[in-house]
Amino acid sequence: MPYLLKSEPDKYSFDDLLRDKETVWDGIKNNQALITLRNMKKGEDCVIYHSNEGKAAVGLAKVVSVELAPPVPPSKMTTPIVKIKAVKRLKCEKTLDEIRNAGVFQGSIMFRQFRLSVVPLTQEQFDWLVHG
DNA sequence: GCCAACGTTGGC
DNA sequence: GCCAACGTTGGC
Repeated sequence: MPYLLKSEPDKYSFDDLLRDKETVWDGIKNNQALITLRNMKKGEDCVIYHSNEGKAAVGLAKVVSVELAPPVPPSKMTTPIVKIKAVKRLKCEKTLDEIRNAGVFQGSIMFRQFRLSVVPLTQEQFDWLVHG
């Protein structure tokens, strides 16, 4: 399953990821987002979205590895350590407005709970972001 | 277990 | 920088 990962570009942008080649996607606190991270599998596709500044889907990445570290108390759930690598910049960036107006995103979890920083995408949504 | 207060996220 | 929408926390 593909995913959309949100990032504030002034903290960590897709350019930073291109420079680093790969990175550990940490700093996620929201429980729903953590559940999604735990379910990620090596080789799955991710779209990087820039929130705040930019507000557009800008790049492609791939899951390199998912490690489930022991829980950090008081949490009883394992701590997902997801490593991703940069693939390429999107040929055609998709702005928030374009995403919101796209048919494939109607009723999507992304806009029902827009604060979620890690969102599963349908294959159709992923294809639209990359090729649409 | 309820609910008010507080924190976080992200659009504007 | 402000605020709306939620999620989380803590007192009761």
